[in-house]
Amino acid sequence: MSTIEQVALLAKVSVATVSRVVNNSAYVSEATRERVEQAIKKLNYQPNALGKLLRKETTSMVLVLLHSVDNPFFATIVQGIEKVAHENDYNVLICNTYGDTEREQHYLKMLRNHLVDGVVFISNTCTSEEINYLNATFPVVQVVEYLTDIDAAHYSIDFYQAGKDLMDILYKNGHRSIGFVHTGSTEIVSSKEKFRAYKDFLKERRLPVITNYPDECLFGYANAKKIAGDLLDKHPKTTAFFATSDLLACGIIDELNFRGKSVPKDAMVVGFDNTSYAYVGKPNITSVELNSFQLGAMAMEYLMSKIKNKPVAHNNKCLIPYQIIERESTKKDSR
Amino acid sequence: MSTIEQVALLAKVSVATVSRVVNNSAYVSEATRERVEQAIKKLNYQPNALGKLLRKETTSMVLVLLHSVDNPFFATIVQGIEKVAHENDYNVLICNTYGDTEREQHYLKMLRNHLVDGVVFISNTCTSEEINYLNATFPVVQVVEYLTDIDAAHYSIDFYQAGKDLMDILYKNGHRSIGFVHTGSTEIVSSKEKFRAYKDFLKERRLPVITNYPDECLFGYANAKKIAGDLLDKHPKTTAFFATSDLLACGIIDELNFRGKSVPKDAMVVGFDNTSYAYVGKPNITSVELNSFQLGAMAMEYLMSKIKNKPVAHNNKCLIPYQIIERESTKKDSR
DNA sequence: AACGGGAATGTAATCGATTACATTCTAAAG
DNA sequence: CTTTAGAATGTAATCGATTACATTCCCGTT
Repeated sequence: MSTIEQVALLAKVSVATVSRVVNNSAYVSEATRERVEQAIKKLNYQPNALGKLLRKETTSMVLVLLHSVDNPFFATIVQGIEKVAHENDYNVLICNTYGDTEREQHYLKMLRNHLVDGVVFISNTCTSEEINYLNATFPVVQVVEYLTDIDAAHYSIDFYQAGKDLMDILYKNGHRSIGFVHTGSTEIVSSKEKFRAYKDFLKERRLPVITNYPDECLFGYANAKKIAGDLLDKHPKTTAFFATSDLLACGIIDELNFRGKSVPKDAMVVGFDNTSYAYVGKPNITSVELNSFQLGAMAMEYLMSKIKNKPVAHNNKCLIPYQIIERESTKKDSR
Repeated sequence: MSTIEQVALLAKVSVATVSRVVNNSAYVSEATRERVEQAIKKLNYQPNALGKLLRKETTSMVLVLLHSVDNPFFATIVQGIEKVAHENDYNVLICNTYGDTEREQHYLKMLRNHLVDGVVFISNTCTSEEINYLNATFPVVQVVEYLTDIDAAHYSIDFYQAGKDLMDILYKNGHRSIGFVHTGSTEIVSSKEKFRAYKDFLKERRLPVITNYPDECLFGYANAKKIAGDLLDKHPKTTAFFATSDLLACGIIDELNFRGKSVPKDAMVVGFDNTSYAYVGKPNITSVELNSFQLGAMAMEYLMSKIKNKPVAHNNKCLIPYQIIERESTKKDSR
């Protein structure tokens, strides 16, 4: 690769002039500009960003850290982030952490080493201390999942209330034996709050808790199926399930069908996140729309303010409204 | 943020010594090391990666460019890429291009500007010229989607043969009116090859072509539903559908059910990519497993060889075996 | 005592850009 | 014919690290 010096040499000008041509930053005569551009083309010169970034203090890049892109739910959040980022001429780099602290630290090094201007945590694995500490030095924001009792900003929804709303739907449809199925980390706020809502709702009505939570930390569809099976073995009268995601709800429905039970006639199921699984699954699944595009956009707006040292437009600990989307899986008269 | 110089000043040593302590690269007495480490802690010093990278010629980072992370199919490829990358202490940055050339160019700048050591294209929008040109200067590889007749390496499967295999399943089940449903770009090789297989298969048997391809470029489930409806309106006798992805297959089944037709009894449907949609959809969908984890891993192995200037282990234009996964959507005796 | 070698540390060049400041040149104004 | 403003270009410092090379110091050998 050629450098600015080689271009300068070929064009018989100083490096300063080449820089001026490249950045269009000051007076350059037409003739010289021509000559420099020729040289650039001839040498196929591409400015080394590192040299530039070392002088400038910003990189026009932000990092998005999430568990894994295999969850389409994250894609919508990312789109919201990207919308605002692109409006500000920022690039978005997405990294999978797989809930692995070490891996996350690896990527956070990019922040600490000034390779990116800020970080959006969609699901973080750091300690409160760590994130407080990062937040004190760098632009940082949490979206959807967040740690409470820390200084860092977050944008999310009231998972507790949404959980209660879902329980209410099942309850009003006459269900009294309601299972709770969860796979994945129990450390995250969404999971904790959903479970708390589930337990509180049952406690208020003196109904039994039927769940695997928080004993196991497994992932995905097949495990949801298995867990639903286990719960049904232990509590055969269970007629409704609260799944913490739409994909899990699909797994539960599969297991119910396998046991000759039809949804919603014999049992009802609710999911969460309103992903494509909610309408791909048959029957369609009642779910919660988080408005994740908006959440991503708001979080990025906050981050941009932080990066540009401008006052922040909205409250930096913000829970926005959600919507319950009722579908076939909780409709009495359906089918 | 503090710099190496400030640390040196506080520890009363030269910057060279600080660098030696940080990198553990040469003799440093215990006492000095202690002092420097104290200073580092006190100032909360974090080395600026830019300074370092400017000297070194590598960044230990690669870029993965894909259409959008909303397709869970890509997640598996990325996992394969990450496995090999992490083995080599490389970080993986994922970027959405949304099929937008301008956006892609934005990210490719990172390659040209030496901010990353290489690029994996999962779906590229550049011209053959452009990619040839990049390939001549930088480590570059294509996986799953690729441009033919260029120098750049690719790792994929034989979409044409897989398409014929799927058609064969539908044909052997007695279907003679087979529709082809596609949404998204018709420019990509997978889409072209699947369609070519479809047409050739029908031509060989003098059967009618029933498709929207390549008139419309729409995306996703809802459009698949609509297109299936249109095709059924025009060709009511259509009894089988070749969908270019599992999600589309789900949409088609939805439309068929809506019209009172049951799958596989009244009509059969096949999908592609063997994503979670294939088993979340009811009935489960016959699909093609690309072994995308392996494809990702192989592509990354190639890229690492290129980056490290080592001989490449396997052929750099490689189509690996795929598997047809037959499920309920093409089983005659099912249900 | 003189010497040699390795440990410990420092000095300064270097990576590839940007940019403040200096300098030269040109043309219009007085 | 000077003066002068501003256009055009160059010189060199700078960003924050790494590292080749130089230097100093200490200790064991001869």
